[in-house]
Amino acid sequence: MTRRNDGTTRVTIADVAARAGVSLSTVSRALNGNPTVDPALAERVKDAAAALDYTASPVARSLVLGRTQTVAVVVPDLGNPTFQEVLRGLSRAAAADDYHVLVADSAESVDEERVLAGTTRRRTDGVILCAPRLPQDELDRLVGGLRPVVLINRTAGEAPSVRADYRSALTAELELLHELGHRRIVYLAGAPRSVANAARLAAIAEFVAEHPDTEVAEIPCGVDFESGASAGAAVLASGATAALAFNDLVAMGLLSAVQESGCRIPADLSIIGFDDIPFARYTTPPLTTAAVPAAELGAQAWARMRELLEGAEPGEPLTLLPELTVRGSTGPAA
Amino acid sequence: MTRRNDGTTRVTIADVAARAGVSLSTVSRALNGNPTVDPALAERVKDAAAALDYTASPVARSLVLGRTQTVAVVVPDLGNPTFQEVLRGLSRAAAADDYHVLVADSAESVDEERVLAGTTRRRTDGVILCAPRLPQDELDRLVGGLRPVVLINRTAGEAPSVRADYRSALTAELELLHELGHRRIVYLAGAPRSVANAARLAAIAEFVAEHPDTEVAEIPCGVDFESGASAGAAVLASGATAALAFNDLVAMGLLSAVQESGCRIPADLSIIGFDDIPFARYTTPPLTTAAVPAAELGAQAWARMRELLEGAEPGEPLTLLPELTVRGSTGPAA
DNA sequence: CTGTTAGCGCTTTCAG
DNA sequence: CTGAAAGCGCTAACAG
Repeated sequence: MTRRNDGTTRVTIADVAARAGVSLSTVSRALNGNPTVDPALAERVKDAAAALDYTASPVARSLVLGRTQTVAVVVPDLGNPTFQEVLRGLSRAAAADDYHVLVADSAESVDEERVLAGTTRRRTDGVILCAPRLPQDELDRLVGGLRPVVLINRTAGEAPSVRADYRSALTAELELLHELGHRRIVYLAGAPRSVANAARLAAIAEFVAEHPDTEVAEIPCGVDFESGASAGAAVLASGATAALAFNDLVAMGLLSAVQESGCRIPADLSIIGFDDIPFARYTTPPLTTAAVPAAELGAQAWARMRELLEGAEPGEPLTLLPELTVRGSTGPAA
Repeated sequence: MTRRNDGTTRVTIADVAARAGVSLSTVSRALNGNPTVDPALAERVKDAAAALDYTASPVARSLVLGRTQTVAVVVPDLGNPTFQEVLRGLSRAAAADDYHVLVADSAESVDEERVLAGTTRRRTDGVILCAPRLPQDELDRLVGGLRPVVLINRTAGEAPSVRADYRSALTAELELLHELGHRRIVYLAGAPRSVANAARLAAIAEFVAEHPDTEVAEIPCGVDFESGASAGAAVLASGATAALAFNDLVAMGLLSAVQESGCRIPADLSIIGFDDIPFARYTTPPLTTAAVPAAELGAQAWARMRELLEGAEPGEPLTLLPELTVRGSTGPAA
């Protein structure tokens, strides 16, 4: 074992070389499976390494090889079920390819999204960016300096992106409500400046244009339980027969709040969510929603990143269509 | 910009030195705030660095400094709300101290727990280990080679640990049920060999010994929704007036299943969970549970790790007491 | 106060 | 097929 000046003692490639009676380069070659080394010698080296419980320092390798075998994932909120699923799918897919994942939570802050993307990129081989708040022009600028980068639910420049088609999915939800006879609908809006909210508003605008008999009123809300619960009174006062929530969290908050006021779901009010988070099927009644394949989104994001890492051309943006999942929280209009 | 043989072009400390007309060491010193450098010179260096948009390579620094400014977190399942919260609390706490977090999901596998702990440790400065499945003797052995390491919900050797007192919390839950008049209770058990399940069984055994009038039957179950839902029939058939679920997921699955069978909660059956995951308060009726401060657990785990990193002595194991949170899913026995 | 030099631990030409 | 030597980008003695 090599003793170092700080007193620490660590097994290095030199120790293996000494024990096997070969040079450093031979150890390196043998351990990396380089076929130019004599099989018998290679065996001897591997034995020595095993005996010393040696593994090459990832940091030293990273420096010389120029790659860290690690990718960064920047998400807006680790507390949000959707990003948790994305992270989970991504993490498992990357692990299957022997890559590690550095996570960073930007705490819903635009500044953090920008800064973290840069700082995490420097210590990894690429960054998978989930930055819903960052203005488009900033994103465009940022992406250039970050390559390789994969975007989730956004597009910018040449960067590969994987996204869920929020707009089409929302249209499907609106059509479901319309078929059920709902003509007065309220939409509980998310963060005003977010891309996700814009997509939903676009779908609504289009739908209303095509269905003049239907009115969709917007209620400013938020993205979490509390926001949904707080909007309960406004929803009941609106006289609408159906409420379309920005996401499942909002829908569940609303569900909980209006039921406490004696409102029956779906008899008095239909509620529809978005995302199909794991809990959506366990509410009472179970929540109708659009199933965003978040884990799959994460896995696909990794697949894209791996392509980039292997030097492939950035593929076409991948779009997954959330699947309308009808459960008990929606029914015919009163 | 330094051109390298692979065609890449990257700004190095040499470029900054050249532009500022000083040596590499001066750049290093100036940029690291070393006070032995002339203020005017330091300014010049910083300007040069800014002009070139230079930041020192974290990998190179890691190699020479012997620290990566990164810690690893190994969790059994990124899909489990409790670990998600732990990760979130940890991630934010570490970020506040300018540390990065490498996550690894062991996919509930003992082998993975063991392997990941080692591989992630090598590329970080320490590991925070959440390994509920690993047998104690293996954990003891592992921890020695991993230092610095912080354990979550386990103890081993000298390693600092932060844990929730599952046992006391479960006792509190049992007492609540007893006060409500419940004498026939079923316990939906978690993974048989897990530490968490053992703690609950210990609390139950103790409680039963002290309350001979009360019977607590164990039903093998699991740790997720589906398990809880599947156990519904068995719970109803047991004739118990209250069900104690291994965790909130199980409780929610059960809640959902028995309600579909027409069972009224809490009139016909009281249900009590464990963890107080974010959704627990939004079920119908809201779930009585013990609030495990998971995010706080994560933050405290980081605090311990930071102490170790700063060379402090490992402190006493920290134990947080989950708080009994009474909501609508419990009521007087029928 | 600043520059020169020697590594951190490893991989990879380049010679033999 | 193997070894010596250079160097990844940076910091930290060690001299001046």
